[in-house]
This record gives sequence, structure tokens and C-alpha cells, in this order.
Amino acid sequence: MSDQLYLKDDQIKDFIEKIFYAYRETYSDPKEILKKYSFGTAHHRAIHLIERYEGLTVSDLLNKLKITKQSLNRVLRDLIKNKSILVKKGEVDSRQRQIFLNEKGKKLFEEIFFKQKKRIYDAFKNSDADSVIKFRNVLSKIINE
Amino acid sequence: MSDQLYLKDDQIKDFIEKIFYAYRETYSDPKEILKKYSFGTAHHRAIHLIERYEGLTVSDLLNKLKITKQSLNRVLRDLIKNKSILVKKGEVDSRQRQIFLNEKGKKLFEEIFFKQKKRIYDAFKNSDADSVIKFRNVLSKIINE
DNA sequence: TAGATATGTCAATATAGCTGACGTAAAATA
DNA sequence: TATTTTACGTCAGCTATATTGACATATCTA
Repeated sequence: MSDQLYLKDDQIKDFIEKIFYAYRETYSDPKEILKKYSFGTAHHRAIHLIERYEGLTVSDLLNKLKITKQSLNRVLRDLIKNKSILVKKGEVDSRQRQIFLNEKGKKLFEEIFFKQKKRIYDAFKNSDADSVIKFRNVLSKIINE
Repeated sequence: MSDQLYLKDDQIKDFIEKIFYAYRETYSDPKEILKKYSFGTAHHRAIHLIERYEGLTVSDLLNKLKITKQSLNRVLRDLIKNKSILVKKGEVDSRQRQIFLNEKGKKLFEEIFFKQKKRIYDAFKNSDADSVIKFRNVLSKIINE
């Protein structure tokens, strides 16, 4: 820390704890909506990434989620059966599959996002722009981005 | 946001994604250590809170973890059997139980914390004091603290 | 053509959560 | 004091999400 912020262990522990709460709260906000569709947080995470990175491949998704392909496959099967996502043969490499949200999936994503957005938005509303930028920068460093 | 930071939905989505990664990475760092003790992340979270709030009651822990007492009980049983924690009758209200780490639990906590600390510390090392403070403030707002 | 890669799938298991029901001890209250 | 409420523990069964290991198929690359 360039200008000497001396952090005691207890403060670091506090951050570790807060990161847990932030994740838990942010991802529990849309649980009732997911339940309506008989989906869980695993489906939520997949839908989120498919929305953000349209046309991503199965291995892209695996790399982001860091779960096994067997775990992911169950989730994708559910989403396909429900007609929330669409899987196409890869354009360049046809061994690959590219994943897209279709109309139903987009609608579901919007419902989920609406809930999650509120929490983040409310926190930012009461923060100045600099805080938000610095929040992002530190968060990025924590995930080595 | 007081000085008008205009945030597009995609930026909010990005924060939601980063919060997921931050949690996942922070809590996967000590997994090999936990495995040595045949413990998982559920045990980790309990140990963390018991260390931070020594002598907290079962219901304090339930309120922080937001899981059912049946789920917590399995975790506490494992920790007691392993002699990592100690449970005493409540001093004021003897219906309550107060939970403490004993020597073995403290040692385990230190091992876990050492791993987690590295990630947080490395992120802060490359940030200025103001960033760290603002990171904490926004994080606190996200969890309504 | 041979081997490597991307994906899908079957089966078994582990972990961490859940609901519901019931029991006991101790505190609070009528 | 008698009754009710609270804090906690536990049994049993279920669900969600992850794992490992093995094997199959299609397609790309050398």
C-alpha cells in the first residue's frame, strides 16, 4: 500500500467475512424467482454468464464457472429442456458448442437481474463515483484480473 | 451517486460477476488445508465466525450463517468431535451455549487464515489506502451494514 | 490415417443445505 | 407456582450441487 495503510489481521478477517456476506446476499436476492422456474443458483450463474458472453462455448463456460463438465451438463440440460437457452454448433470449430439465451432465457435473466441490480444500485446510490471506481479496482485485484 | 457516476446495466452485471469470483477465490484458497482435517467450507465459515466472535451463542452463529440449526449442528458436531471447538453453558442464560475455539481450532484457523490473507493482502498491497477504505465502505453498503 | 480435442453421458459418491417432528432444560410470565 | 416460551439438540428423509472415473462420438490437426 503506497501511502501506508497499516492493516491489522482483524481488519483482513473482516474483509473476508464481508466478501462472504456480499456474495451470499447478492445471490440470494433472486431465489424466489428462480424457484418459480425450478432453478437454483447453479442455473443462475450459468444464465448470467451466457447473457454476458453470448455465444460462448461450453469450455468458456467451464473455465468461468470452474466446475466439472458433468456438473455443468446437468445445468445446461435443464436450461435446454426449459427452452431458456439454445445451443448451436461452433461456427469455426464444429466440435464446439456455442450457447445463447433465447427469448425465454432473456426474460428470466431480466427478472433475476432486476432483483440483483437493486442491491448494487442502492449501495452505489449512497456512494460517490470515486468510491465505486475504487471498489471495482480492488475487487478486480482480489480476483487477479 | 452524489457526483453522477452513470452506471450502465452491463457495468452492474460486471460487479455481480466479480462479487461471485471474489467470494469463490477467497474461499477456495484454503481448501487443501481443510481437506487435511476432513473439513469443508461449511466448517471453515463456522470456524471463522467463532474466531472473530469468541463466546458467541448458537443463535448468534445461526444469524450470521443464515442456515438451519440442523445444518449447523452437523458442522458443530464435527468440530467438537475433532476437538477444534469447545461449547460451554451460557453465563447469563444457561439455555444458551457459548462457543470457543480451543488450541487445535486456533491452530487450524491460523492455517486457513494464512492462505486467505495472502489474496487480500496482495490486492491491498497494490492499492492506496483510500481505495481500501472505499472498498470497505461500498462492501458494507452492499450488505446493508 | 492416427492422435488429440471438445463435448456428452452413465454411475456412484460427497457436501451442504432443507423440512418436519419431537424432546429437554431453563427462563419468562401469567 | 404453574404454564408458556425460548434455546438448543436430534432423528429421519430429501434436494441441490458438486465430485471422480469411465467411456463414447464427432471433429480437428499433424
